[in-house]
Amino acid sequence: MGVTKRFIHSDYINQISTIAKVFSHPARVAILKHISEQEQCICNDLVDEIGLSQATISQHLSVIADAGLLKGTFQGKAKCYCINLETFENFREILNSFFITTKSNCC
Amino acid sequence: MGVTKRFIHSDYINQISTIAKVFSHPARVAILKHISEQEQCICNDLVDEIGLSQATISQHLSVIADAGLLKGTFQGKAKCYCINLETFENFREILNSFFITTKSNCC
DNA sequence: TTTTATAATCGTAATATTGCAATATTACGA
DNA sequence: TCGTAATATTGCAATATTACGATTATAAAA
Repeated sequence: MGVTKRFIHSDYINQISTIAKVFSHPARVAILKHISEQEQCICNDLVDEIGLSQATISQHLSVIADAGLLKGTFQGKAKCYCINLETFENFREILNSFFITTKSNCC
Repeated sequence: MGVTKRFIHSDYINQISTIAKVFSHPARVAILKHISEQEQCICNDLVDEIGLSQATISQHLSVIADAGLLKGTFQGKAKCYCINLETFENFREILNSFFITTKSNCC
């Protein structure tokens, strides 16, 4: 057990949960918020700002990146992580439409 | 380790992640979708419809309910779970405003 | 080339989550 | 009250997630 049974659900249902999962950890929300507020951002900034180890921040960043939410421009030693606004906006619309189409018919 | 360090984040950040967590499992998304499509809904319907055991469905339901997303009208043995639209709409607005206020300044 | 700074990866420990069988509880009807 | 149907809870096994120290990889600077 302990394995989420994704195969019993539709692609749409799985997509919603996959998107939500990215935002289900406060560190990842904080990382996105911080990146969005900076002109540019390297991982070390995040370590100081958020208060988790470099390894942990890096792990969370890769989760966010794997979801397609980051564009990384390598600038020498440092790295400029930027939010992929196309994907981000896409996620917003998908979640928002899920909320809007979910109504209550009883009570 | 293994414990999410919530205390290092702001209430706002934690709120976003807490809301997202409810939707981060496909079974919970499926439950909400199914409830929204029915005139009324008892747990047994969900077991047949979703394909998880009664115990598992009941657990997911309590996660959704704990978040404030359900209004349960007990009708004798059976139970009519309904979506709490006030909370649901509130969650939609909170998430949507998070997305809207998160911009990209570089790249 | 060596050093230095930065970020990714590895390995591991701890906790959380998922799922289900078994059992308990609840509420109704006979 | 007894039996039954519906849902909740408990206990447990398996897997996932979180976090971090240590190590590695990479690229600029000395």
